[in-house]
Amino acid sequence: MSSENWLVKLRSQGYRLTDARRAVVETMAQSPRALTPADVHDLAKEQYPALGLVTVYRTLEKLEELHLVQRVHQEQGCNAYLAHADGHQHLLICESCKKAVYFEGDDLDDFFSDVGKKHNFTVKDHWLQLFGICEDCEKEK
Amino acid sequence: MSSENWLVKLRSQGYRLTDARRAVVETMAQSPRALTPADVHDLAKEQYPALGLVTVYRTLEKLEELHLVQRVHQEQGCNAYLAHADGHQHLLICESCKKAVYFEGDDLDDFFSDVGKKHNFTVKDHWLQLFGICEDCEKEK
DNA sequence: TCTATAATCGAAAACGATTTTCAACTAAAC
DNA sequence: GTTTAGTTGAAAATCGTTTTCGATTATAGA
Ligand SMILES: [Mn+2]
Ligand SMILES: [Mn+2]
Ligand SMILES: [Zn+2]
Ligand SMILES: [Zn+2]
Repeated sequence: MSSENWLVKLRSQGYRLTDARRAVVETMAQSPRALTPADVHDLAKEQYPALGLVTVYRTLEKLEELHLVQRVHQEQGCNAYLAHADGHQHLLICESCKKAVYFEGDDLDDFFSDVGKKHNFTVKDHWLQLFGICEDCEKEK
Repeated sequence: MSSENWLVKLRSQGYRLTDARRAVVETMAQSPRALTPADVHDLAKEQYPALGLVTVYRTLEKLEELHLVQRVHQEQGCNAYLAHADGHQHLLICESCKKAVYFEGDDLDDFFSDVGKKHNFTVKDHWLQLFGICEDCEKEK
């Protein structure tokens, strides 16, 4: 669990450590799936019942700035947050339980760059995300 | 310009052809970049000044149902619409002028499927988008 | 061409997610 | 301890989108 490191990083940026923040940080750091602000609020309130939804928004904003979480786009919505991977990685998401796993895709950069050339673009960045069914969810059928 | 075909398709689904709809359809059919509902409203009003924003929302909804347009996700927002490509294609978007170009990526399916296997996922779908700078915008510097 | 009718329209109200304001509270530096 | 700037949650404001509604109109059928 990396939530200790997250708190250290927040602290090192001059942010104070409060119970409200700790609850949000620990919720995000341990979640296997992307969470909306409302999700975070519901989950983190179990640890700190007085938590306000506003504080969830404010904390997620800081965590995103520090690259500790990233926004995840999905068919159902684009306002969910997930613990960030180290470096540049892509997501594989279970359409059933929403569990998210990171993978590398360095092998693709040449292909992307070729596509760019073909259309007279200089490719600077890309978004890649895979959707499927994880082993656990497959079994449940 | 495919806007005639779009109107035929709308008509064939039982929808009526109105000036308001024609303005939205023609705006979308000819745009080289993804447009937000507000963008569409601004542009289409030049052709039909009485156009209401509500009608833009309602028409985009129908066009999406008919797969004539698709929603495009970008850093700045996820509520922009673009003329749909034939079949399954991916987008290459200019970060400067927002011009969007489609490309195929059939070559990638094996890679995606392998990534899935490695993590015990059955991959069902994927989402890929490239960002860069187009030739025209490159020149302007 | 005329009529009947259900689809469509835009204005205004409602809605829901997010952001801002604000006065009370508190973590942390000294 | 005391001080103070950062943080809090409640409430109000904002903003994009959807719903409601009465007026208008495209279109099928006479
Ligand atoms: Mn990559
Ligand atoms: Mn593909
Ligand atoms: Zn799963
Ligand atoms: Zn999105």
